[in-house]
Amino acid sequence: MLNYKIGYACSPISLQYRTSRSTILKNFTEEKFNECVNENLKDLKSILDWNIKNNIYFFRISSDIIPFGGHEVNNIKWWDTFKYELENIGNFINENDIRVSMHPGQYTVLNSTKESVVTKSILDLEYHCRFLDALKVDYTNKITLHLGGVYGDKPTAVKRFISGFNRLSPSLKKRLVLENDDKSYTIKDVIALCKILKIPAIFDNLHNKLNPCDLTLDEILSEVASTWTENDGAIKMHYSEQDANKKNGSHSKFVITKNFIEYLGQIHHLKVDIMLEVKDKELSALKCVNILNLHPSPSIKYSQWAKYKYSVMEKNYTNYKYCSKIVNSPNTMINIYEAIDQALLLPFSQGNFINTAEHVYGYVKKYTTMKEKEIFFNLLEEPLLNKDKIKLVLQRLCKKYGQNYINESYYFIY
DNA sequence: CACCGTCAAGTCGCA
DNA sequence: TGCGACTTGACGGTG
Repeated sequence: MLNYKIGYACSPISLQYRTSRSTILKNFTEEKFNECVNENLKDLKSILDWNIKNNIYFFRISSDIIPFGGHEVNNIKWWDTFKYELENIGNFINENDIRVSMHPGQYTVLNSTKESVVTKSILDLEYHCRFLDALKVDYTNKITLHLGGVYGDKPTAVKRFISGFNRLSPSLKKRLVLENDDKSYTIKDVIALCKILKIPAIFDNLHNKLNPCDLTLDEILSEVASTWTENDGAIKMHYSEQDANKKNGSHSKFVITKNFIEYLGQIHHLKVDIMLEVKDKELSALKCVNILNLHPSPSIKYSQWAKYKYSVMEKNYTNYKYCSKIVNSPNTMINIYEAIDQALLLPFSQGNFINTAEHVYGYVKKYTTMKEKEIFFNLLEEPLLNKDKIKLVLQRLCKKYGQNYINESYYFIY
């Protein structure tokens, strides 16, 4: 089971680190820019640090790490200014066998019919490449891109992509990988083009569900695998699930254990690194790492349950009691996560919400002022209407009065 | 300090 | 032809 590195994208939700400090274009100055980059890089290092302490060895670096990195207003040689910091981070990545990636957004379109768009897209792609090059990380560290638009004529659009690709630097050509998208280009389209360009294909399971092709999953997997060479490193895939309450394509809040295990069963014969695309970022990454760990230390069960317990209690007290029981019996981490998932997916329950809010309030009760108490209990009169506000108030109180057991739990996240 | 409009950017569907 | 949706967090101006 050590086949897999599990990763998440860009912005952890439970850590105070941010790598996307920026300005609006009209306020762009060298001084402000350097300040942002300096802080962003510091936080990137802190994130990677946290990741390896939690057995997470795969991470997508945000395109925002360098503000206006590929923009024409930016003529600052940041790779010189921050040479030391960048190499320091790169060393850390290399020494710890971390894999990183980057993923330019929907506005980077290499196959546009407009030359100005293509030019800007190349600048943006070269920026991403320059960043990874500046870290001095090898060519297993990739830049993921979608094919772009169709413009009513897919074959011609694909040909334009090839022309665009031929204009890229040698280093970028070695880093670029193509991913199927949810609307236009299926994994079959991507594989066909990847074979022509001799670059790897990234398979995204949710995009494939929304934008399917006539290949079976086994055919897809073997074709995708064939696009990855020794120099590219392990196959990379994107894993996400549909948020059942939102419209097609919306990523779920968290990885559902049962679904993830089913997915693992389908790809078990391949060596794959999995980039999770879910809202709860590093928390699901940690969850998947624990799911894959056949010999977890016993303390993991307790520490994970401690984080989730109030979120479970808030949904259903019976589920809470059940989880508490199985944590203390010879159940696996997977059994526990499945029980937690089941609870988290339940709808809002007024009685359970109030009980849990009062339970958590108990932690700060003896410190709160009269006014704080009044605000809390007033809001609690209308739980459904005020649920977000109530938790915000509790979060502030727990922070103010140093209730770290609650602060470090996921109660304010799920 | 809370709130909210706007943001650098491209395609596509629809009126 | 032009506009909203898509999707995203955060900047920065307002009250």
